[in-house]
Amino acid sequence: MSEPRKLEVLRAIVEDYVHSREPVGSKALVERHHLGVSSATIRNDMAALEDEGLITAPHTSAGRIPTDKGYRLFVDQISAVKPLSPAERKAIQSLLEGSDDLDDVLDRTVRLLSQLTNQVAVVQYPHLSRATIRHIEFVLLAPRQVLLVLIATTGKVEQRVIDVGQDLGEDAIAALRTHFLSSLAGTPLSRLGQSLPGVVFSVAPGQRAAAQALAHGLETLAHSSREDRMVMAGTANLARSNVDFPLSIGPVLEALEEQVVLLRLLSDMAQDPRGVTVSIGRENPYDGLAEASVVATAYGPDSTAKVGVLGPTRMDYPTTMAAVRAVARYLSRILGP
Amino acid sequence: MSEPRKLEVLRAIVEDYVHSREPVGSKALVERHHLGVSSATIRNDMAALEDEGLITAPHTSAGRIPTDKGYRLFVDQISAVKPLSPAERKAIQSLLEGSDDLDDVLDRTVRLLSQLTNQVAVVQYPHLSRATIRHIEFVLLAPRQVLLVLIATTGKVEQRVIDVGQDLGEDAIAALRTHFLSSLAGTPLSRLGQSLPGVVFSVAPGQRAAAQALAHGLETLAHSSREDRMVMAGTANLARSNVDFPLSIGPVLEALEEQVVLLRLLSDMAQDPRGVTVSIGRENPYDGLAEASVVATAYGPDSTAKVGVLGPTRMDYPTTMAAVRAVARYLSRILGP
DNA sequence: GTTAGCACTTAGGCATGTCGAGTGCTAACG
DNA sequence: CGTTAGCACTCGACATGCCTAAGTGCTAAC
Repeated sequence: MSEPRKLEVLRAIVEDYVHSREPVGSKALVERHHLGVSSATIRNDMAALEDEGLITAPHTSAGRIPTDKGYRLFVDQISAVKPLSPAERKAIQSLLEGSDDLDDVLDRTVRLLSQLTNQVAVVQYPHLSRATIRHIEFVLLAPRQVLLVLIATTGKVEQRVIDVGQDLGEDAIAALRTHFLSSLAGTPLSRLGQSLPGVVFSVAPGQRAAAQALAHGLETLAHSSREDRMVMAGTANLARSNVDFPLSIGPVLEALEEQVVLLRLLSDMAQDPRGVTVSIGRENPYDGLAEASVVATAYGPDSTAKVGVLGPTRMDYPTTMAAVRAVARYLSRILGP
Repeated sequence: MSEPRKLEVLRAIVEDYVHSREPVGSKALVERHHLGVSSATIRNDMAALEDEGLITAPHTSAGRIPTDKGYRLFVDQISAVKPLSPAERKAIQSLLEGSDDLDDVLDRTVRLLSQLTNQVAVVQYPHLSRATIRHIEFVLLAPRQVLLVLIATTGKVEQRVIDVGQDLGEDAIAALRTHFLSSLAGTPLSRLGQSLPGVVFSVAPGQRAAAQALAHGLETLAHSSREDRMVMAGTANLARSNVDFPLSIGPVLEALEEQVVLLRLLSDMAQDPRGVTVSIGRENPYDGLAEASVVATAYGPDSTAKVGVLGPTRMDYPTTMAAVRAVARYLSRILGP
């Protein structure tokens, strides 16, 4: 029994099953792929693969389907990178032209990715760390309520309402605004934390508490910012292939709504800064995604934000990985260095 | 054959069917509801209702289910307003406390509504018309690209990137910013259109074109703003009751992703400024929603934005309508006059 | 190590039969 | 004239039994 052929058999099983959605038997295998041996030999190989836990049989007399472990081996060692079709490249290119708002770019990206892969696409908001402060605005909504607006040089705008803990008048707020702005304009967001204490200290004691609250709010804005937000598209693709989720797509939809789950999942994976990372079936920390796989990668200037695709375990990994990688590169390019 | 009893029979059919999801027959009807007549009489009534197109039989020997027309009559004439439970009122109340960002409020609202109704909830961003301009910021991203930020007194922040059509330096942009800001601060967004031409006219001819582009961008921000955006929650509820969408929830999910469809639908309905409007099954302009109903109403200072719920035709209309109305009132209250 | 052959297992399709729910109709009743 | 009881009829849902096709595992031969 030759080891290379066994891997070839696994590859053939994965490909056929992904294509047909049906358990694949030994006979069909020798017919579709020109392995130079008979079905009996393949049966022996399959028995070995099953012993290793790479494939499994749904019932006694059916073909085999890959297990999570089988997909894992396929993704890690067997699959070849599949180049994108010219049409797909063109679609990605043409998206570059209408570059508008960041929101807009992400929205288009995620729609594109979901169409390319026929699956659910997700993209996380990029971090701001390299940006510097362009403008700060305080807007008094109520005597103690202030709207904080932070504008960065990259074109990102963050906003938040905070309670300053003491009554402030319009004049006081305006003074604070001028003070903060003159002290902080040009500061990189990543250094904001170090600069803020000095700014607060130089405020008149009577407004020190308010300044402290404002500083805290600014820091929250700069750091956590929108990293914890994400955009999603293609949920309808889930339903189209509802054959893939035998029980129901309910748990999957729930996972998608609980964005926290997805965010954690994305953060945990894709630690390899270069490649595309895959999380298969029960490898996912969340039970609702036990029959789903996530293909993701990092993008952006400092490769911290994530973009990815979610679909059934039985997905076309090579194509999906190629699409995710291409879209991530494209995104990194238009977001600039 | 008495007319009032016929309506009573229809009401009973709707209620039972909504409750059990199964076609309801004449015998079960007389048992569950204490109508003072025999099942044979009910059969006669049901035959009449069927002739009028208010109910229909899935097959020869099954009970009847309401048609779209039947639901319509039920909603318009028969159903009584169902008060919310104390627990529900309390849930709505407790949401009022953590009022933060507008984004935050809408997000919470829509989650709450989807939980109250066990269906998909949707809320449109409110208009800004009564707000006045608090601050304007221009940020130079590239020689010709400018990020426009508009901050309104209500705490809303709008942003957009535009192409000014000519190269501008930092100084020029700063001058334009000061000019626009001093001319426009305090202007109601609704009057922005009238004020802008004067502002543009008083700009030096060399920068007139750029000023024109900026003015146009501002007007777009103020007017269209985010009215065309919406927040959604509870899509997982669709899958849970996938019995309700016999074919597949695919078309429904597609409709939800095509937010344009939903926005138009919401705009077309809910013209009655006081009540809750219902669009049932095939009354919906979009085919994918042929088996869905939408319950919506207007909210906000000028009652232009919409909030609503989408679910299967077979939904508990009285309860859903009560929840939508309550949430809309609550939303209007915290968004203030 | 590979192959052919064979007994064995099982899902799925199909025909059949039965049961129960529900209807429509007719005739009788107040 | 509206209401009721009774009855024949229809049809879906379900269970049963049977058969076939697909596929496996094993053994013995090459």
